[in-house]
Amino acid sequence: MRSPMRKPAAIQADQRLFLTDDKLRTGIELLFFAYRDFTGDPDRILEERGYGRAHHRAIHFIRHRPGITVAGLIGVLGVTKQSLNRVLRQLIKDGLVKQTVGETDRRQRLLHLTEDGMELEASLSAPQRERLRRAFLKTGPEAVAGFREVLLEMMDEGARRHLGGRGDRG
Amino acid sequence: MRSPMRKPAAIQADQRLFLTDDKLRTGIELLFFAYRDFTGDPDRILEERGYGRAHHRAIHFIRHRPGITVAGLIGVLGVTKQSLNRVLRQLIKDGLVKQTVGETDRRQRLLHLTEDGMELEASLSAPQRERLRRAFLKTGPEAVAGFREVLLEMMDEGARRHLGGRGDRG
DNA sequence: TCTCTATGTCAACAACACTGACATAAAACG
DNA sequence: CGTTTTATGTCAGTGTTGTTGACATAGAGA
Repeated sequence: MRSPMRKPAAIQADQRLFLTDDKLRTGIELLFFAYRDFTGDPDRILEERGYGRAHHRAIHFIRHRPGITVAGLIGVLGVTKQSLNRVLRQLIKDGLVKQTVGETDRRQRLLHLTEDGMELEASLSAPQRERLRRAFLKTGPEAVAGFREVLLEMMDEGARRHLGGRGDRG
Repeated sequence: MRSPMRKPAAIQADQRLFLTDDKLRTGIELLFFAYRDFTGDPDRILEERGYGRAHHRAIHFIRHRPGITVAGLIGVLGVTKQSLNRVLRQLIKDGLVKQTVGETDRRQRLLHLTEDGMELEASLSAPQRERLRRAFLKTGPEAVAGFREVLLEMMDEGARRHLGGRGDRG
């Protein structure tokens, strides 16, 4: 907390007060609580249908990357094929996800949501979007820009690619 | 997305472009990837000692709220006592956490980290603080302020209390 | 044809959450 | 003082989600 080196007053004011150990620790807890509550909303809906968070994640990414391959989805989610397969099998059996054979490579299974799948996805993301919308509205565009910048900087190089250039600027 | 009401150009520019469906969806994914990578760092350290993320969370909150009761920790973590107990038992057995009898209420078990516990906590939080520090430094104080504001707004009322007024402002 | 790739599946296991039931010690109440 | 409630601990059972390892099949590519 004490300045380790003497600096001009003007710089001392900026003295990186946003980088103190306390600020960093609070950042850790902010992320924990916000993420916990953020995922809590859809969890309640999923529970009614006997699904878990893994189902939600698969549904989300199939919704927003229609035609993604199984390998692609494994990459985005960062799980093994066995782990994804268990979830995917259920979703296909329940008629929420459908597969089509790849056009250029017929080994590939391209994933899409059925109408029922789209419906569930919408009901899952609705409370999350609403939560975000409220927070964004309350804090304003500048805060939102900062929020996005920091989160983007926090992730690993590879993860940034999964966002496909959408929304990281502007 | 079309303006529901006609407004002067200057206001239309601010026309809540930060609230489009696409921006909200990207927000969801930003949180997913950032949180995933953020928790990935300590996960590797925990694995070596046969611990999981639950151990990390317990250690974190005992470190920063020394003397917290078991019930208090259950409240902060949002888990059941059975779930916490399994983790806590291990940490006590391994000499990372110690309990003292409550002074005013001798039923209570006040939790503290031992020196070994402090050491592990430091090694777990180091990569997370470093990741945050880098992101904060790169994006600057204003972005960080926005990041904090939005996360704080995102959480449930109850969770905000757990931050105990530390760091939500300034 | 031979090999590699994309996918699917089985089995076993671990972490971590849950519910329900029950036990003990201490506080709080009447 | 006796009864009830609270704080904690523990056992047993269950479910979701992740892992590794092994093996199968179909199709792409050399």
